[in-house]
Amino acid sequence: MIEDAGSGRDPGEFLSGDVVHVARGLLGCRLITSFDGMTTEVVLDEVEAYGGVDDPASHAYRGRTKRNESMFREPGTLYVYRSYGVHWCANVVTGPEGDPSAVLLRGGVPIVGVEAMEHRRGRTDHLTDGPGKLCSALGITGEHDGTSIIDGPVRLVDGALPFGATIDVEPRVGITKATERTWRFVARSADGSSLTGI
DNA sequence: CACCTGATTGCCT
DNA sequence: GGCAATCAGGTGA
Repeated sequence: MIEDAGSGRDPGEFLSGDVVHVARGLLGCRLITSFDGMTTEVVLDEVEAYGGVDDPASHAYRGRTKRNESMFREPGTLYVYRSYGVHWCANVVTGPEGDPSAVLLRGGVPIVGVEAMEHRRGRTDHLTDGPGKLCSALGITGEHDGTSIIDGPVRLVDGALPFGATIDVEPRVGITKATERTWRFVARSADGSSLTGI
């Protein structure tokens, strides 16, 4: 499956609307953190869409709770939760406000602050290829839950996949409900070329 | 209040 | 490929 990711969009604009559409658009965008004296940045290459009350696999399916509170906020809000009691996972809320939907950020390609990521991860391989690893490498934790990805400590910057890149569409992983929904999107470069365009 | 399960990862065999 | 780690939300008594 081949399609463009678009670019030059207004954050408030491309983060709103159908969560599946937003999820696709997030591929190629850059996720940046700058704190603790370290700046780290990745190009997103794997995401999953999660709906609200109509999506059994979504945290928002059973209504508003203390944990999923930020999922009910405005588009562009960061929703961070603890997974398996051990890891942190980050989502970008796509709203609209009061109508929860979010995109789980599952993986990226490191482009800035690789040394910092290696330090935080305690290893030099598999730095950001998984939702928990991505948060670990970028230093994202529960304290960032509810912050804005437009002007908060964790920022999303619009970007596009390089020409010729493809988007694989697959079922979401690690869930047991609504597994038939192919709401997982993975960006792949044309032929071994860089996904970052760098 | 006790029990179960999970949008995962990393280490062990 | 198997499995432990580790804890909060959700469920049911």
